[in-house]
Amino acid sequence: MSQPSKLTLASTEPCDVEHLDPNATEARRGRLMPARAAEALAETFRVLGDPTRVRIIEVLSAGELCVCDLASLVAISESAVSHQLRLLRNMRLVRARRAGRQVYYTLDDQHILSLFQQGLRHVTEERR
Amino acid sequence: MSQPSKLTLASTEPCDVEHLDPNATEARRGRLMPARAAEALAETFRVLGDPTRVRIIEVLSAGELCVCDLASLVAISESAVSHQLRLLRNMRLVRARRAGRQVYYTLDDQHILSLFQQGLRHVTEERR
DNA sequence: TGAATATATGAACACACGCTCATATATTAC
DNA sequence: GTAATATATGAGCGTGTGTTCATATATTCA
Repeated sequence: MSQPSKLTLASTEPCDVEHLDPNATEARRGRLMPARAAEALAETFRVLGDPTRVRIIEVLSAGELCVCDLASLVAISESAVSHQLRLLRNMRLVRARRAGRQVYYTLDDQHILSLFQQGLRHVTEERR
Repeated sequence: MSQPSKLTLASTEPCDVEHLDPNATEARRGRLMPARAAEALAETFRVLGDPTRVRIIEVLSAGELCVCDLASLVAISESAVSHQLRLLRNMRLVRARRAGRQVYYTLDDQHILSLFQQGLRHVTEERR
């Protein structure tokens, strides 16, 4: 334990195991999706990975709502909803429309909605 | 601002706005999915909402791999992969099979894989 | 103008999360 | 048994996140 001869960091070499097909892992390495794609994919799921945002998307899937009604339906403070709406706005998942004192929000990404619904199917139908 | 007459907490009442249809929000309230469903849905997405786990699921989608090769392909330490694999194991997304010194992991939830692929489609095809 | 209402936002806090490091367990070979 | 290898896991650390609270902005009404 004198010098750090063995890196703990991720090595780019596979282990010493005799693989059934020694080139299998190397073959897969070439087919990896770009790092940006993996990060974008993770970010997409991360936005959906919070109960409050799940609720917001759920209630908005039936049509636009003002912040106040959103807060009421999601059962959370208006400030908290507003913060989450800003996040969803920056992610281009919702769109805002001002009408007098109210601001109405709508879903701005139907593709996300289909992801949402498929996830919902997974959760409700499938109980192992 | 003397006494806290107005709760900052989420009220269960909608705002004072005259809605086009005053019963619209109340009607939606009755159609909300159960709280457990919303939480399970968010948790499902949360598991997918991390680049490392996205990578793990990606490489496992081509077939089983031992921890060492997983670490190599995902380009992360074996300890970090092992921690993530435990999480994925607890979530029933992957399954472990021991073979001598190695432990081979496989995807244990094809439904998650379809979610993964649909998300991937969203990220790669759709560039607004 | 000023008051009231609806929403937005910055700061702060508590908590969760992903990693590293050290160490433990399991299996094989000697 | 010991040594070596492969994986698992607990502790700790830095960072990110969702909320609350206070305050700011925007709009309407008198």
